[in-house]
Amino acid sequence: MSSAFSPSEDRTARAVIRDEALRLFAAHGPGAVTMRQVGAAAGVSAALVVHHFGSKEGLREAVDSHVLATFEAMLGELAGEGGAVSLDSEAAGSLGEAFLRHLPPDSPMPAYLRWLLLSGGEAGHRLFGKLFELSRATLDAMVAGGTAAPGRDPAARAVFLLLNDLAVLLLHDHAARVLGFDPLSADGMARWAPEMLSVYTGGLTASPADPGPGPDSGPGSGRSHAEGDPS
Amino acid sequence: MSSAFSPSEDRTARAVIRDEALRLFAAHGPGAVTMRQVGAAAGVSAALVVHHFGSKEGLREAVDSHVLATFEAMLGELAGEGGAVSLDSEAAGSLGEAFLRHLPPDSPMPAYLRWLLLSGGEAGHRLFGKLFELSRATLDAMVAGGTAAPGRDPAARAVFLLLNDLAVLLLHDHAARVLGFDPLSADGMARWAPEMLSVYTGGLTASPADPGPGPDSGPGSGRSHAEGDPS
DNA sequence: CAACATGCTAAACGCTTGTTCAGTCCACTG
DNA sequence: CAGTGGACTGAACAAGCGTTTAGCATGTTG
Repeated sequence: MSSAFSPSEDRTARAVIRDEALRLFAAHGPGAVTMRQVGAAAGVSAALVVHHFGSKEGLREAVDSHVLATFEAMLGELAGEGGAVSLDSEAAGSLGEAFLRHLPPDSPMPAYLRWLLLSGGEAGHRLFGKLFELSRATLDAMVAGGTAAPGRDPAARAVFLLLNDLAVLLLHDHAARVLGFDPLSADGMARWAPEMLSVYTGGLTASPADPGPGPDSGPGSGRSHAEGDPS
Repeated sequence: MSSAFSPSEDRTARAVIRDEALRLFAAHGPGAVTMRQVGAAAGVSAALVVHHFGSKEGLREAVDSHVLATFEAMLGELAGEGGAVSLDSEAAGSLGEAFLRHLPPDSPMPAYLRWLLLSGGEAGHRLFGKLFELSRATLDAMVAGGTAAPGRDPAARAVFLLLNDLAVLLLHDHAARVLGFDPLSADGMARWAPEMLSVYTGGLTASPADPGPGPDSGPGSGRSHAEGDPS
């Protein structure tokens, strides 16, 4: 079955409620959304929401596990698609770029990440753990490929890269406001990624003209783009 | 002349209420805190909270402007104390380190930053704007001092550095969970800062032993105090 | 056919919320 | 001393919350 995404039109009312709840939760935060609002958005009564999910807490858990499942499936594809590892622009901007590729452009999932990560709940910790594993594996593969060195503390380095990725996700609207473009948008990333990449490859001191004194990324640096995959 | 900090014991009830509200808001989010909880925490009735601040929204605004004033004063000192600029470990870990130096260790201010930045309100935008100015000025000074190069897009580079700083603030508890130490604590930063610094000075490819393959960028890049060797 | 589970709703329940109100205390002022 | 005004409170208010309940269709099963 088509895994997490169900583009069919005759979804069960349960799924409609779950998706509308996700949309509202992502936009205003779970605490600020009422059961009646969820019901109204899904075109059903508030009582039916309770009937299907038991309680508001149950609805939250259902949304959480749905989002978690979607992300874990996506993370699995991410870890697998690059084989050894995607390097350069893919590895560096992995999260933002991955979202753009794997999710519809108006998906509420990235926005819901905020509440998942900042509410201090168990789901957030679990997701962060998964992301850390991915970041750790990516860094290891880059080390093996010669495109990066493990730091004194490889785990700390992996967390550092992960936090930087997540920061763009959490604060991209602030960044867009002062920059004039959104680093998470398709064209905004074209301006953002090179800047980020230049720091990662050569540090802050390297000049733009200088491509970086590093040991020149060996294997297949040319084919960074993953196109030709319509949907 | 300690400006924002008032260590006196006979603070007005209004200030007590404001501070307790800040504490609760930072811990649970403004939306999840009731007027009765604020009153109880301050040792007064809920009605008195309304009497002093008009409404819950008024209380929020009072807390916001108080936090904003504190941060702006702190940012002003920060921009001034380094003169031209603090470099190396200070500039890199500026926000986290600055909080440790300028605020009591159990201050709710850093935690409240989350809600300020993520609620999408005007106060959050204004604070981010101030932080951006500071980051921009710091980067400019580093460029002038030779410790950094402006990127292709200096504004984007400043935002990149700022977001990385803020990420530690927003997600340090997740980081602490997978790392075993909190990057925002005093001793945790001793392990975190060198890792961050090594990426900023030499990029991801530079090895710890290798001080950086950089073009030996002229003026005073050699002197770094703390992270010279094993700690 | 009767019995029953399922999907669903309108109405109501008890509770908490932010806010209001009437009134008490108490330090000042004339 | 009478009077005024600000700090402060307990009780009450309407509104909104999550949840419960009783009941209506509809389709499936014996």
